[in-house]
Amino acid sequence: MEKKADDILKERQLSITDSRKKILSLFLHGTGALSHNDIEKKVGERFDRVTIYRTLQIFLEKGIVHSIPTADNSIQYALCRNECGSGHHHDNHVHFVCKHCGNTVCLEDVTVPAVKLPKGFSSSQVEMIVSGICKDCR
Amino acid sequence: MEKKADDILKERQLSITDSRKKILSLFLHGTGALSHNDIEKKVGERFDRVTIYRTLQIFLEKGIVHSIPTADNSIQYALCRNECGSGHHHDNHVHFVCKHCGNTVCLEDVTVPAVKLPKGFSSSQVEMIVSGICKDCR
DNA sequence: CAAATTTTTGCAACATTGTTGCGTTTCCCT
DNA sequence: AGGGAAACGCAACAATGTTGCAAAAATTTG
Repeated sequence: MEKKADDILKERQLSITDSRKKILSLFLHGTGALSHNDIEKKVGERFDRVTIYRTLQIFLEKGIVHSIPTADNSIQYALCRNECGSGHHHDNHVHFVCKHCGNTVCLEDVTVPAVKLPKGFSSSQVEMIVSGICKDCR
Repeated sequence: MEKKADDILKERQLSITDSRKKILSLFLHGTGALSHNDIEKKVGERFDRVTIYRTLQIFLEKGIVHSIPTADNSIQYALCRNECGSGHHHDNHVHFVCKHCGNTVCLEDVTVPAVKLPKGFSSSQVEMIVSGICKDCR
């Protein structure tokens, strides 16, 4: 798995640094999405807050992670699947936020249903966030 | 319209104060959603920042407005339609964020399509945010 | 492999956003 | 109009996010 983080970074033409490896491995090992705050709590003593911001920023740009807006104003980040290229995200899957455990997960197999917009509107991206109780909290 | 603001406040059993009337009338007159920042810019000299936070908070609780999470970490607030009762929102319509003008609007006539979740997940709320170009920016 | 160059990091300082406590003002009810 | 409750404004603080710059690390080049 350690090697995998390196590969991903190399693939996206990013310098391989400790912070990037560490943060990326958090995503690779964990199941759900992480907020800046989550990451800071897990690696906060090791890396500067600013570094985490910049790392997430560049991961976003390079298509390594995508962001998920949530109601409580905390942006969540989650790994992209392989289809995501630099700057072009194709994460048209549904996101799920559990009201019990607070975790946010990507439902990779659930695609966002089509929606018909009124005349004059054109869509370039659709985000769907379902909240409720996840399977682990039942 | 001024009277309407008073009526809504009375209906929800809120004291009628200048700040609440003013903020509510912003929503009644405007078309789209407003963020805290938008409101602060429009009435900021008149009312304290804290008052705006508290007013939005109580409008949310009383079902006068609902909140719309957006990708740039700025919560938008928009008027609920009448069906929304205190604490119980029924705003199952699609939200649209225009990438050109930045406005967020409620597409009241577009209901969020149903989505089938994996086993074990149960949903209590679904949020759908479409971004693209709105009809005024075409 | 070591030097040169580029990139990234950490620090400091600052800006913005959101929260809390408390005394004063305003609103509501009779 | 007066008494009690609710809301406001202020101040202070906490959390979150941004920017510039020198030091450190990574990558490239000879």
